[in-house]
Parts: sequence; C-alpha cells; structure tokens
Amino acid sequence: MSPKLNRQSRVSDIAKALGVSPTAVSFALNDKPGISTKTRERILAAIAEINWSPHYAARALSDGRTSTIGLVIARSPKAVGSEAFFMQFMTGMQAKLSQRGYGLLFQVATSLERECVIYEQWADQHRVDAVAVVDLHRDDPRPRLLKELGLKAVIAGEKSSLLPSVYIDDKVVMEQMLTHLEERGHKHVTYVAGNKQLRHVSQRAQVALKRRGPKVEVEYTDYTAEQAAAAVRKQLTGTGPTAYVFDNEALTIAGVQTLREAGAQIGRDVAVASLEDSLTCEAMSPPITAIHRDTYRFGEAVADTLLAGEETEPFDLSPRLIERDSTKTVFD
Amino acid sequence: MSPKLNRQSRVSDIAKALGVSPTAVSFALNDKPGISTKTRERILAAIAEINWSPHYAARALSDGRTSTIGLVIARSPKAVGSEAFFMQFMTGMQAKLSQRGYGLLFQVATSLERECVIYEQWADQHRVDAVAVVDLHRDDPRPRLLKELGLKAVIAGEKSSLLPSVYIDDKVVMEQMLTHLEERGHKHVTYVAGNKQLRHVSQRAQVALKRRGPKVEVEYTDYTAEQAAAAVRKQLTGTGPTAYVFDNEALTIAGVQTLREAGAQIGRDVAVASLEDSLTCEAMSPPITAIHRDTYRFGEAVADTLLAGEETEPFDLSPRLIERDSTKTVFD
DNA sequence: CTGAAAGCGCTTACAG
DNA sequence: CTGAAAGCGCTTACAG
Repeated sequence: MSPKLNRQSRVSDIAKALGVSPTAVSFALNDKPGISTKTRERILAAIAEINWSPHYAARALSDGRTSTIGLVIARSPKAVGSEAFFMQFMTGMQAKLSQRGYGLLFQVATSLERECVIYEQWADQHRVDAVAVVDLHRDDPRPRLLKELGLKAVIAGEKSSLLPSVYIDDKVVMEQMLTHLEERGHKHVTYVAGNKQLRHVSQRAQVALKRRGPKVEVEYTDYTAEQAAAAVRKQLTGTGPTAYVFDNEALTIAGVQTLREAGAQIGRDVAVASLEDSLTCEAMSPPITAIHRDTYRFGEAVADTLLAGEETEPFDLSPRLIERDSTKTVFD
Repeated sequence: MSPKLNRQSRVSDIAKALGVSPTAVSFALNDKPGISTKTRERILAAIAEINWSPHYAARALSDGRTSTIGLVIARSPKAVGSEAFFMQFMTGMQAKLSQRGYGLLFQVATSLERECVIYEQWADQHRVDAVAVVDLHRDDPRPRLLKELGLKAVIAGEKSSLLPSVYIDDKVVMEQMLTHLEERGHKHVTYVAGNKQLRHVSQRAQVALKRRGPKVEVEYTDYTAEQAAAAVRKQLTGTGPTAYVFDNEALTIAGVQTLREAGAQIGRDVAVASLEDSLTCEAMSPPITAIHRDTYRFGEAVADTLLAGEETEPFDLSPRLIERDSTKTVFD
C-alpha cells in the first residue's frame, strides 16, 4: 500500500493513493454496490492496514445519520432509584449498539420537563438517531412530544400506542409474588410502592388491589428511606399485615430496618419480599425473597428494537421468584 | 419575528429572515465579537423564540469540536464490579458536562485491548473531544496510546506523568481502615483485595503490607464471589485473622457469607469492614463498617478537569470511615 | 462499473 | 461592523 497513507488521511487521499475515485472508497466503506469485488477488497485492505476510520461529523452531515442512540434518565439526587438496574440496562444496550457501530449518549435530567427539553434540542441538532425512553408515567408527555419532533424512539418497559416499545408484563411480577405469599398463608399484605405516577408502579398496584386472596394495602413513596419508614410505621399501628412487599432495593432496606426497630423478626414474625432482586437481597440476614429479572438482556432487546426500526415486540423478561428465608415461615 | 422561521430552519434562513448575514448569526450563536449588541440581541431573541439549535454534525465538522466526552469502562460480565460507583461517577460527570453543552458517550469494552481499539477509532473519527480513563492498571498502555493518538484525556483516580489527572489518595483509605482496626486491638488482618493489576488495589496492598502495627495478609481476587469465598476459606485454616477488610461491596457480601457458613459471628468472633460504602453495608446485619466517599463529586471534578484543559489537580474525595457494628468489638 | 461535481449546514478567514 | 465565499470531509445523485 502507499506509504503516504495514515490514519489522518481523508477519503480523497486514499482514493488518490489507490488510483480510484473517492466514490469508490465511499462505496467500499459503506458496503454499497457499484464497484468490482476486486476494487472493493483492495480498498478495504488499504483501510484496514492503516487502521483508518472516516470522520464522524463529516459522515453524519452528509448521510444524515448520527449512529448514536440517546438515553436520558430523569432522577432526582434524593431518589437515586435503582442504580443497579440502570447500569445493567445501559450495559446491555451498549453491548448490542456497539456491535453495529452505534454509540450511546447518556444524559441525566432533573425532571421530566428538563428531559423533554433535551429531546427538543437533540431533535433540532440532529444529535441522535433515536432515543430509548424509560420510566413511563401516567399521562406521560414524552411519546407525543417525540412523535411531534419526529425523533425515533422506543419505549422501554411499557406499551405505547404512539411508539414502538419493548414491553414487559409487570402484572406477572406482582402476581407471582402474591401467589407465593398466599401459599405461605398470608391474608394481609402491604405493598410499599414507589412513585404512584410511574406506570409500572400503578400497574402493580392495580393487580394487587384487584387480586382475590390476600387483602393488599398499597403505600406509595418517593423511594426515599424516610417515606419507606413512614409507610411501615403507619402499617404497624393497628392490626398490621403479616407480609410486606417492597418495590425495590432501597425501599426494602429501609423497610426492614424499620421493622427491626419495631422489634419484628423478619422471616418469622413478618415476611418481607422485594420486587427487585439484587446482591443486597441475597446478602441480608435473613436473605430476602425477590423477583429476579434479566435487566442486561432487557437492555439488549431495547437496543435491537431501536436498530430494527418500527417493529413492536412483546418481550419476556422471564421474571422468576427467588425464594429466600425472609418468606419461609407459613402463617395461618 | 418572521413567521417563516421554525426549528427546521438553517442559519441562512434565519439570516435572511432577519436581514443579516449568516456570519452575524453564527457570531451571535457562538458569542463571538464582530456584531453590534443590538444585532446580537435581535438574533438571539429570534433563535430563542423558535427554540432553534444548530445542526450538530455541521457545527462539529466546521469547528472541529464535538462537544462530547467519551467514557469507556472495561468490565467482564462476571466481574460486574461496583455498579453503584460507576453510576454515581457518570451521573456526577454528566451533570457538569451538560451545563456546558457537552454530552457523555458511554461504551463498555470486554477488555483493556478492546478499550484501546475504541480510543483509536474515536481518535480517527474525531468522535469525542476528550476521554476520561478509569481503573488504571500497572503498566497501563492507555496513557501512552492516548498521548500518541493526540486524544485529550484525564486519568480519573490515579496520578499520571503523561496526562492530566484527578488524583485520589488511595493510601489514606487503607490507612484510615487499619488505624481503626488497630484501635480495636486487631493484630492480624486479612485484606481481600480486587484485581492485583489495578493500581489502586496494589497501592492499598502496599500500604497494608508496609504498615507497622497489625500484621496484614493480602489475598487478591477477580472480584467474583467464588474467589472471595476461596480467599476467606484459605485464611480460616490455621490461625486466621481477627479482622477482614474487603475491597468492595461484592467481595464483602461473599466474604461475610463464607464466614457465617464457617460458624463465625460477624462483629463478635471476627471483624469485617469494606473499603467501599454502599446501601448494602448499612443494610446487612450487623451493619458493616466502611469507607464512604463522594463518588458523585468525584465525577464532577473529573468533568471540570476535562473541560478546563490541561491542568492537573489533586482532589480530596474526603474519604471517611463510617463505623458500624461489624467492627465494634475490641479484641485483645 | 467509474469519476467529477454538488451538497450536507455550519464556521471563519478575508475583503470591504 | 458586515457580507460573499471558501472550507470542514464525507456521501450520493448524475453523467459517462
């Protein structure tokens, strides 16, 4: 190959050095028809040899595609939420995206409104090809906004009439849990839930309230330890429940502490379970029964849908209940 | 303002509608001198009104700046490492970056070699303005590579002779911990460490081994539960230590389980502490003594250094030991 | 199958 | 202080 070439070269340099046209180089690079196999291979070999990649902005400007997917997470500093979930989700997404040469642009927002502003800017700037939307709310403004902006999007975790989605059946999660508790003889269960505005939370609550069998009370929180503790304390007055179900790790930890302070022995006097599994559930004593899901694979599925285009697919996160000592006692 | 303008407009449209040149619009947009205050304000008002942002790729192509910072994390699926750490770190970085209009491009790599390939591609593509480098190894190839590539970078967590860094004094962490254990009367401590190749791990180990006072043994692991358990079991044969120090949450959890299975009562028969604090340390029973650090603020500092340019600054993550029941007993 | 040329939408010397 | 023009480095009709 020509010694003049290096990774700083432009396609015109490469074309010149190889005695072909820039068009030919571009066709080879983008796997487009229009050049002979021989030419293509010669070009690709030269490119591979000097370890060259095309200028990102130039490519994006001319073909209009950015090869990047955006993800914004709206979370307040207080309600840190489930960090493990997001890290696993992002890692799963990213693994699939990078296989196809896509990048993941990550942003945090302090509110849903700020998140919407970010989408507007991204759309104006042609900053991303598409976005993944998480934590759908009731009356969520995002699907409509994204539709209006013409920004491709996939709703992660919920169904949407406006946009493709990778849908998880969250009802199953609550049903599995209540079935388990029912088998243990519980007649009165308290569900210490997260933000009522979140669709998956209200879905779980609905299942819990409609369910025949154990009587379920729902206490909504903002995911802080304070509100979890308050919810548990409230339930402790009067004839409290024999089992508590918490929405995630943070609530579980806070709830268990409050129960202990009140003198309850977890797993004996009262059952405790979490709808989100984690290392912590395993590590606590007693270990906490939880619903385990493959969040990494969920991230992969969202990325696949994003790259595939318009198709909506139901997705089986195959939640499975992992029984641990915190719910082993049978009540009657 | 002209009704023809909308967010799809280009600077030439805006210029035409306002009766100014594209140059004037660009100057207003980029806060450059060369236009009258009046003109500037008129342009900015028009832009604000239609909520317009310039085309990202076009701007990047012409001024050569991408306004994005890259972060690649090399982690194997097995060694999930400290998810909370990365999430907090990224969130802190992102908060600062977005204030200045910068995005964070996130990528996972399966190995250090793959990480290097990503940097090469990013450099070729002019994909990012700079990168943050985490988890520095001994004989790490990345600083030299990045220097060669001319890719701006900041080393997060370690000093570097080649590149600016936001340096944490990791020795202090181990010293604080050993001082605490010494005060509790421990004469024999085992440090269940992470990957020996990681600089912060070997630094901690060095401090531990050199330290006068308690005798410290070091067991390296790959952060998996299996190796943590093996390390603890090995120490249990013979005259085991009276205290264990674990590098992070995952190791702590696995180690505590192993100690329990061996019949030890944590906090009484044996002391346990973690060099990384987490909700889990708080939630376990007994709660685990740990070193707490403000990872979010660390991320902010790294972002600041990235944006500021070349300066290297020492950074005080103000690690503080949080004493909990797992080390409360005094040995003698 | 190939090449010369225009175009993507900005920024920035350069000349007025 | 302002405007016409070139240029960033690709891709892609378009004509051969």
